[in-house]
Amino acid sequence: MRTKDENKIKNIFRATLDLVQEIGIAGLTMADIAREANIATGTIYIYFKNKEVLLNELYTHLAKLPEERIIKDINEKDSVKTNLEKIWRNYLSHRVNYFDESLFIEQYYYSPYITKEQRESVDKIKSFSINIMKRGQEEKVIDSSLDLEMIFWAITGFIRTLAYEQKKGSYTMSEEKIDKAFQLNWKMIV
Amino acid sequence: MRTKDENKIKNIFRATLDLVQEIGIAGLTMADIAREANIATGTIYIYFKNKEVLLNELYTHLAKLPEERIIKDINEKDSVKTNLEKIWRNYLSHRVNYFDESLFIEQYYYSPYITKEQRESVDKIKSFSINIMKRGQEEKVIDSSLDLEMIFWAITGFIRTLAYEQKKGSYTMSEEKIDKAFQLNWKMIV
Amino acid sequence: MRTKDENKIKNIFRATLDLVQEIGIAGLTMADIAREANIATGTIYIYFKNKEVLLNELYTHLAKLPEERIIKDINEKDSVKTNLEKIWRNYLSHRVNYFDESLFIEQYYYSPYITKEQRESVDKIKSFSINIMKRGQEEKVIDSSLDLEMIFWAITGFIRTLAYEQKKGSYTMSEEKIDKAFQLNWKMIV
Amino acid sequence: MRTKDENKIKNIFRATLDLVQEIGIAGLTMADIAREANIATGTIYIYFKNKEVLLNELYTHLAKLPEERIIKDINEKDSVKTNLEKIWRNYLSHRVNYFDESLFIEQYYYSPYITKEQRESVDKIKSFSINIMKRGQEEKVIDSSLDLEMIFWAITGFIRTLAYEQKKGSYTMSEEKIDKAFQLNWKMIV
DNA sequence: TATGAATGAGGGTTCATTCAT
DNA sequence: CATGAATGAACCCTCATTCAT
Repeated sequence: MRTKDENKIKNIFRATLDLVQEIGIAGLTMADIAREANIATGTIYIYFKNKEVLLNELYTHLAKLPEERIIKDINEKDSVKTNLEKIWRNYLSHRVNYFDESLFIEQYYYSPYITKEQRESVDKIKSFSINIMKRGQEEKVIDSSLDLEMIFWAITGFIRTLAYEQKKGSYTMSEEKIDKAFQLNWKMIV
Repeated sequence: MRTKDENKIKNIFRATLDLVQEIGIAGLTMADIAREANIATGTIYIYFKNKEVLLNELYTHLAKLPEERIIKDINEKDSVKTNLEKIWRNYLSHRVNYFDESLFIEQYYYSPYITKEQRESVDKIKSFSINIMKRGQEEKVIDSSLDLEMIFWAITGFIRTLAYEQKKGSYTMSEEKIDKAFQLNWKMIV
Repeated sequence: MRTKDENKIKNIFRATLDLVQEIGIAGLTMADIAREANIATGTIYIYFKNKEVLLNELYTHLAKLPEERIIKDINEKDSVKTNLEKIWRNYLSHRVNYFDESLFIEQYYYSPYITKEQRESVDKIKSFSINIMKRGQEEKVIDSSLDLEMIFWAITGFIRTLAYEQKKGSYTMSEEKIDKAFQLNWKMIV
Repeated sequence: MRTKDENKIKNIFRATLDLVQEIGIAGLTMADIAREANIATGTIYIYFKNKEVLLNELYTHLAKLPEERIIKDINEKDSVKTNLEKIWRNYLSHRVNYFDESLFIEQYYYSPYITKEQRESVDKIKSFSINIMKRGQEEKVIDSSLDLEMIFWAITGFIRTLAYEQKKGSYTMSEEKIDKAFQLNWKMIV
């Protein structure tokens, strides 16, 4: 007997992400996914009850990943600026390197597939980042009059856009520019 | 009757936007649009050759609108800061008040319906805004070492996110907060 | 606009009955039904939500018909024997002339499509027939020691089998044989 | 191992009969049969070339059984009435105790699986029964004017219906009622 | 022009059958 | 021989589009 291959799930997820980037959730067909994953259509249904469940599970799977990638290599003993820059760069890397994932999540959010529970999930990255900035306010390195939630949107909105424009080809990044971009955000909050 | 026709087209466009916000482009059907617009399915085909053309034309139509709304009431004689704040507030208003339009445009961009030409269209708002900031650099009110394109993404990314989070219900704006938000961006560039 | 044609429902029902007789409920496909009814597959779905509903409604429709056909032309003033013979012959005619309907009903009863309610429906023909025989018992023309429910099954079981064997071609009926057959049942109960 | 194989085939047959009673031939899947028989789907294909062959062989197998059961314990030297009653009761037992088999045979007869040969098979029970009744006519205990084939249908139709209604739960049998039922048929033919 | 019933291609899904283990 | 994952043809059903009214 052939053993159930858990790699197939990864494979199906990868195929789905690739296709959503090309044609969007609107154009997605199970046959396409199967072809892209080099398996038969029916095989998908061994691993996922139906299309909706496949997309649900991909969403749930993807929702967990950014957390791991962004809150990575953070050392509590480092300075607030060091920590924030780390998070900043991690977030940018995540948005650039896993652009297809972000795209899927955004498309999924306004699709008929999303469930009520998924719409209400909260963001742990946000609270983590805000806590670091709070420490910065206590240590008087960050302006204590700032609305940190607003700052969080300012920073992530900026990063998202940078990643998006770079992906579109309308803006090209470099190590120097990345540095400049972070300094811009830092200047904004000190 | 010319007027009647134009109303019907607007009606179809409005119905389409409403539905995309609810169920996404992926879930959109011609029958749904017709029902939402209170007309028969066949009637849509009197005004649009097919679904693709309907979405294409809606996109093209929507792409023109932000320009008018954002570069509005700008007086060249006013100060750079005044002009920038005007644009800033216009852009926020646009993203908040016409959220459904923005959503459609974003979904459409990664859908099977977009045409090659539409993907390559340029943004006049961007060059207009950058020109004002350039004047600011000449007048020494804006830091001349800044990459203005980057600044543009920082600002628009921020505004987009603010509008998005407010629409999602996860962040609530007020006149005071709007003011603070603009000051934040201004602080970043002086 | 084409008007919704209620004849189409009859047409679809007829096509379904024809096919069930040929290949059984097991072999039935919506495409087959459409072809047999000379319409497009999709058209069936204008009149019936899905295959299950189509079969449900056909069953419910058919369940009503025998009643009308069998309890027909019965005059209360006629003798018990006359009435019973009338019913007897009506039932035989029904089973022979509408063999496809009976077949469908029997196949449907043991199919995955039947609903709980349909399984529990009662038979008005039975009570009607038994009442006539009860009158016969009161009038002393029918043996009053008989279990009339049992008699009902004896008679209908016989008729069903006659119709079935004739349809199969293994037994040929004639007016004379029909007469003999009824006399057989009458002899049994006097 | 011969024994093991035979058990598996019986097991598959039993599973099939059980399922047909529940959901009909229409709802029958190979996976269901395998699950009900506690074996793997693939295993069925070791014993049967395909689904059609499985059902064919089950039908052929079942077609042989009633004969053995019904023409059982018949002693040629016994009286015609004794023999007929024996057959009568055997047939009823068979229809009641092996209801699932009868049901399968009836469903199979109008299914896409039946072969031409199977449709044309003849019934040995019929000729056997008629021969006994013929002897009855010669011995003047059975009315010699009767069409014995018709009598055969009258009797078997009755018995089938009794078994069917009892199985459905709409009629309950007892030893007394069985006795009465046979007397009814006997009265009909003397 | 406006309607919505009718169409049928194409998508989602099932399931008989195969095959690697 | 036994298993059940993998396959893909064929089914049910949807929906963009057409067309009779």
